[in-house]
Amino acid sequence: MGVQNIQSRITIGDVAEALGISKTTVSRAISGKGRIGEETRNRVFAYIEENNYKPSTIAKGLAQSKTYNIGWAVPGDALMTDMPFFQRCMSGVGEIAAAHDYDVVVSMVYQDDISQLKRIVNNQKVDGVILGRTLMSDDRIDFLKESGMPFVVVGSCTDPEVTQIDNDHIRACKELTSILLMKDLNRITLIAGDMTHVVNQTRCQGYKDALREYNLPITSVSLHENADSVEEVAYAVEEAVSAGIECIVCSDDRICRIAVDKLHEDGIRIPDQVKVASFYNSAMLDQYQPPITSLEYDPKTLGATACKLLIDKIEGAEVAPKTMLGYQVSLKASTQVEFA
Amino acid sequence: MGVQNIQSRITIGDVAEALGISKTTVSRAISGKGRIGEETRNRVFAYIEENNYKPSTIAKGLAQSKTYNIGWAVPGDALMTDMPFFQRCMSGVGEIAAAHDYDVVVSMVYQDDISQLKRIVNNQKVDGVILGRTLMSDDRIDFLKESGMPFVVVGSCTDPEVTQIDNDHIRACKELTSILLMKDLNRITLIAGDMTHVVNQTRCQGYKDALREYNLPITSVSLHENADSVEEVAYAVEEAVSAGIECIVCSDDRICRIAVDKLHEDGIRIPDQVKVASFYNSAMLDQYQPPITSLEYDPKTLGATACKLLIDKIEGAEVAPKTMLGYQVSLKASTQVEFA
DNA sequence: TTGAAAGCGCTAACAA
DNA sequence: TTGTTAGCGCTTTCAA
Repeated sequence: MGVQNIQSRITIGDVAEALGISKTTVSRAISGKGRIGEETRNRVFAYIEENNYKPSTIAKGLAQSKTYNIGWAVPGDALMTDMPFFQRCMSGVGEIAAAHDYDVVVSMVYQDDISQLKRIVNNQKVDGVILGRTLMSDDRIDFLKESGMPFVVVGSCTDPEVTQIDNDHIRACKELTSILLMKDLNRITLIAGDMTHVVNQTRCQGYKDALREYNLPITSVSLHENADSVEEVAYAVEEAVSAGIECIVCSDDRICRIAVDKLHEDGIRIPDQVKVASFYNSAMLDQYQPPITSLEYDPKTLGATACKLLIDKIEGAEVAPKTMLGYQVSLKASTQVEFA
Repeated sequence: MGVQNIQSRITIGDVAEALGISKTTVSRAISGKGRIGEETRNRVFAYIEENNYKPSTIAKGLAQSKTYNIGWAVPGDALMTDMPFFQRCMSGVGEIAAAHDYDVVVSMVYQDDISQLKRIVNNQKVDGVILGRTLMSDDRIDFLKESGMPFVVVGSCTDPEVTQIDNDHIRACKELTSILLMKDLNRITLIAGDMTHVVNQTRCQGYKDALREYNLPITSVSLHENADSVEEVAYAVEEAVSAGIECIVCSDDRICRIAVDKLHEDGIRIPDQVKVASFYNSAMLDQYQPPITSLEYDPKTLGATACKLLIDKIEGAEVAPKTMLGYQVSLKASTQVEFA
């Protein structure tokens, strides 16, 4: 009993021989495909259980031209900046994958170096790929389309042929912005990150939509794009403050954290002097005082959904081109408006 | 030319036939094993290049009983708290793995649920496993030993049979502590995290060694173990301050960040009123003012080394039971002592 | 309901 | 230096 030592693996042939039946029958019993007698099946199961037989995924793979692996291609830098998100997302992926007997092969993609992704695709190490964080112009998507490898993206992209799973950022951001505008916080600004990331595009879109509905102009004051570095964010904050902005919205919590730190540093009180909100909250902001108004998503469900859809695709099913997941608006003290 | 579509794969047989030679010869040309004529090899390479032939890793795997995958078993929660470390470590693993034609299958281990690890081992999805962060009593190690699967651990453990790759925490922590004591910071305290983690044990050990050398007693004031939550760390800081401690040392930067935040909150100035140092610095503390004295390790090299050793082991080589990597002491403003 | 046999694409003796 | 021949452990027709 217990753990089977790696060297002494029992094969389907051994099982067949021991039971005096054919390999085919054993195979059928295990896979559940094809008819098989109740009693035979039970005998097989009993023996397998007893002798701790584990099918060889490699052999099965060769016979079916499958690896039972899925690739998870994350941008290497995202793991540094956007950690909690990808981590939770991946945990959703792993859970669903395991439930369907797949494993997850990671491949980090650095900038535009997609050699690791090419490796796992060309070497047929995976049956499909999940792409994390889409770019406006994404080499990975082009490569995967050309390769014929099934894939889905976590995030959005403009290509309608690509299976996408995303939270509804446009609606979410529009809603949060509208709420702020409803509070009469018209002197508002958005500090957004790298605009080559689709997610920042969509977040800005939602923000702009809300402003437009309130007939507010989009100016260089109300929207600060590509604020990537600490310095740029700090500068944007400074500018906003001196322009008499009432509310600073950040496209993600990394930016928000920098902004809040900067405000603290400059002795500007939240929300008394300036309100602050974020379009995405991981756990990064949890310990901040005051608590920050933000949008909340569920990265784990996102990953799980992406994985499920990919597996469906791998197994030949038709899947919806675009799956939208929800969000939550979480209003906190950072945007509290005092009554005059 | 360009990318080969996934469905229409060329096999070694096709190459052989097209070239009028045997599969064996093609195999030899590709693998580089066995003698082969210069000219034949060139012809094979040319054809392969031209027709974009990619060997099937699955078939190769079956023939050699190998997967060319290595497992990377990280504690799921570590990814949340200790992100930058594992991320960089993994990036080292991935790089070396790719260089040796292996890929990385991740399996998250939650608490003592090692089912994901069991999956990849039992289903033979990997040829070996790298374990991240060892525990004092680690189910994963027991399981892997019993399974016969080659593995190495990133970190230390007491079992001499286990291949370990670690930074020399004991020496590092002893050295940093000694430097602090040399500065006459005798009223010192260490706030350490979860003591079921071997790394915290070793860090404490180094700290204690230094204190012992200076004939300083280890008391409940000089050492605070298992400070896991924000509350516990904050409490430890409070206690230290009211006990008139001059220097707070933290076992890692997560704890350090909480400690520094707490000190800020209470209006206690660093380093004027209290010095602060950390036994590990990821990038978490980089934006803090003042800069924090800390130990610095190189997680990427750690991961790369672990991966190289594992591959050596997989390929049958003898490897050193324990590989120690270096560290750097980085003295910053947070422990600056004013001259009276 | 079960089995025989071929085959997935590659490697590795053993021969030539 | 090259080729022949068996496998690796499983799936999958096709027959029985």
